[in-house]
Amino acid sequence: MAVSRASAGSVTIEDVAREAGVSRAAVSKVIRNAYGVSPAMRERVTAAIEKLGYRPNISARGLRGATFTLGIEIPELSNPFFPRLLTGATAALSDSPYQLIIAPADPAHSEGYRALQALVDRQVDGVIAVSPLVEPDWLEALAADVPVVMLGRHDRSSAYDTVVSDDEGGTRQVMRHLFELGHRDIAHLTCETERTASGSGVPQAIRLDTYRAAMQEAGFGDRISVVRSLNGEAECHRAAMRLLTGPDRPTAVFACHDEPALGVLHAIADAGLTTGDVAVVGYDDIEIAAHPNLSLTTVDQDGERMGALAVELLLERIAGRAEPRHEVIRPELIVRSSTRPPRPRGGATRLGALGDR
Amino acid sequence: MAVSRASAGSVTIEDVAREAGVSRAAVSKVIRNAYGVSPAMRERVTAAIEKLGYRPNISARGLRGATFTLGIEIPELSNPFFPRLLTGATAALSDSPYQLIIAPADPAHSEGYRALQALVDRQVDGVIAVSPLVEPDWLEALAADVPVVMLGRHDRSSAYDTVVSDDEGGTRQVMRHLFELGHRDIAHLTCETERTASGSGVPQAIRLDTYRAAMQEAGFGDRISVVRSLNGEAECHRAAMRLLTGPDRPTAVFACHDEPALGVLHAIADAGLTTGDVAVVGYDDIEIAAHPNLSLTTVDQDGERMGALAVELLLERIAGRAEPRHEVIRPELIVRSSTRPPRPRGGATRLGALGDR
DNA sequence: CGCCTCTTGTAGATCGGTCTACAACATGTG
DNA sequence: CACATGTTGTAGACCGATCTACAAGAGGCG
Repeated sequence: MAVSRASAGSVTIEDVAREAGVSRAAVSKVIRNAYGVSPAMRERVTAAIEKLGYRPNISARGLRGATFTLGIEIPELSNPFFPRLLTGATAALSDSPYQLIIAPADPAHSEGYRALQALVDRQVDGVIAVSPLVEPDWLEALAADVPVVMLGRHDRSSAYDTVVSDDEGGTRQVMRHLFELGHRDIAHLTCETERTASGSGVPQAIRLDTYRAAMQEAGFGDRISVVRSLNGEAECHRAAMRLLTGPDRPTAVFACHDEPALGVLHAIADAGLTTGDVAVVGYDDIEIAAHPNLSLTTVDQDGERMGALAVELLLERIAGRAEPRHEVIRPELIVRSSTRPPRPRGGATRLGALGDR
Repeated sequence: MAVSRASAGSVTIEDVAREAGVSRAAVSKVIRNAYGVSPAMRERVTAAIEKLGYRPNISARGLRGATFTLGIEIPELSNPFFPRLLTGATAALSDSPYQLIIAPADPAHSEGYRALQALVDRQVDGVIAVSPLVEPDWLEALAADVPVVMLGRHDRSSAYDTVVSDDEGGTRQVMRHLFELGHRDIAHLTCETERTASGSGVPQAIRLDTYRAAMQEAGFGDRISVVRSLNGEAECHRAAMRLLTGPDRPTAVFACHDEPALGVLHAIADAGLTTGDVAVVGYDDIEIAAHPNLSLTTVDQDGERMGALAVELLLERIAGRAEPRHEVIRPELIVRSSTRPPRPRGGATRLGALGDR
C-alpha cells in the first residue's frame, strides 16, 4: 500500500517548509505547480512532503483558492439509475486531481435545496444537480456563485449547462414499437401530478406529453389512459393492480421509468397474467431489467455517459468557459420479451384496423 | 420555499456584524448558540442574518471548529444494499445540524483509501467506512485523527466502533433451511480469494467459513464445493453457468450476496432449469429479491438500521465517548420460492440418508 | 562596467470563521 | 459601602492554506 500515513496528526505546510528549509510560500508553489520553482527546490520540498506524509488541508485551501472538489446532489439513491451517473462521473475524474462528493437529497427536507446548499457551503468548485424539482430561478442564482451543471432536465439557461437525454425521441421509439406490435390500448403509468406539469422540463413530463401526442397522431386519442402513482415499488404495484383489474384493461403499459415498470410486472404476476396478456415497457435500462426472469423492454439512457459528460462540462466551466452548453444524449430502445403483440381478444378486427392506418 | 437565497454572492460574518452593529465574535456566538448572549442581541443578530441571507462558510469554520459534516465512504454503489445504509444514515441525521457527504470509492484506485483520505482532508467531523478491504492498521491510524465507525467488518479495535450483522448466525439460518428441505449438495458461490481470506473479518469470509463448518457438522464435508467469481453480474453468471453445466451439479447454491444469486438465477434460466432443479439463496434482501419473478430466498440485514446505528455511534464519539462500542445486528432469513426441496434424482436413497442423521 | 531582464525565493496580507482573555457593567452580600 | 460574582460584549490571536509584491541574484548586452 503506497498510501500515505493517515494524515499523521496534522502536518502543516509550515512543518514541511521547516523540514525543507524554505518558506511556506515556496512549498505552496510546489504543490500547486506554480511558476518560480527551481528543480532543486522542487526536489527538496517533494522529499519533505513525502517524509512527513503531508496532505494539504482542503478547508484552509478553500478559504482562498480551489478545493478540487466537485459536488453532486442526488435524489433517492434507491433508484438504480442514479448510481450509473455516479459511476460515469467518478470514472471521468479518476485521473484528475478532483474528488467527487455526493450529497443525498433528503426527501423529508425540501428535496434538493438543502443538499445543494450544503455543497456550496463547503466551497466545492462546481456542482452537478440531479434534482428534478428545484426551481430554475433558484438554480440560476446558484450558478452565479459557482459553476453548475443540471442533469436530466430540459429547461435551458445561459447560467448553467445541461445534460439531458432526448426523452421525446426515446418515447417515440417506445410508442412506435408498441404500435408496430399492434397495440392501441396503451396506458401510461407516471408519477403524481406535481412532478409532471407540462412544460416543467422534467423528463417524466416530456414522456407523458409525447405519449399523449403519439396516441393522438396514431388516431388513438380516445384511448389515452394516464395512471398516476406515488414513488416506490409498493405504490406503483397498487396502481398497476387497479389498472389491470379494472374494466378497461390495456394491452400494454408504458411506465415512466423502470421501477414502476417492475411494479407492473409484479402486478401482472399477482393477477395471474403474463406479459403475453399485457405488454410492459420501462425507461432507463437499469441492470436488472436484462435479467431473463424480468426481461423488460426499456429505453437505455447511458447514465454513465451522462455522468461523465456532466463532469466534463463542469471542468470546462471551472476552466473558464462562459457560454452555456446543452448536451443531448440519444437514448436507445432495448427490446426484450416483456413486449409481445397483443392477444386477439374481441376477434381479429382490431389488428385489421391497425393495418389500414 | 423558505430556502435562503443561494449564498448571495458572499455575505460574511463581518457583514452581519456591521448590519447588526455588533462585533464578529458576537455573531459567532449567536450562530453557535454559545454562552454570553442577551436576548436583545440574539434578536438583532438573527434579524441581520435573515435579512442578508447569511450562511456560514464551512471551510472557514473547519479551520478551527467543527464542520458539522459526516463523511461516509462507499464502495460500488451499484450494489443496491449500500443505498439502504445511506437511507438509514440520512434519515438519522435529518433533524440534526449535521450533513452527510458520500465519497465513492473508485475501484480503479486503491479502493477505499483515496476516498477516506479525501474525507479527512475535508475536515469532516467523523467518518463511516464501509470499505471491506482497507487494512485495520491504517484504519486505526485514521481513528487517531477523527472518530471512525467501521461498517460491516468483524475485526474489532478499541480505536473505532463497528456495526456488523451477525454473518455467522445468518449463514447458519440459511444452511439449516437448506438442510431441512433435504439439500446436501450445496455449493457456495463467493468472491475471488483475496477478499475472503479466513480471519480477515470480511463478511464474505465469515459466510464462507460458516458454510464450510455447517457442511462438516452435518456430515457433508466431502460435498463442500466453493466456486469463486469476480464481481459483476456477467462474471457471476459465467461462474454459475460452469457450475450448473459441470459434472457435479449441486441441488442448491448459496451465494455470498444477492447480486451473484441473481446471476445464478440467470444461469438457471439460461440452462433451461428452474429453481425446482437448483435452489438458490442470496444474502442482503435487496428490494428486487422480493419480486415474484425472482422471489429469492435471502437474508435480510436491515441496512437502514445499520446505517442509522453507525451515525448514532459516530455522534456519540464526536460528543466525547472514548470506550469503543461494537454493535451486532441480528439478520433474518426470508424464505421465498427460490428454495424448494431437491428433486429426487438417483432414486429416493438420498433423502433416506438425510433422515438418519 | 552599468543597466536591464529573467529567475527564484520570501515576507506578509488575506480568506472567514472560532475562541480565549478581558473589559465594562450589573447584581448580590456581609 | 466595599467587594465578590455573574453577565454581556469586544479585541485580537489563530487555524492553514493562497497569492501579491518585492528583493536578491544571475545572466545578457551595448
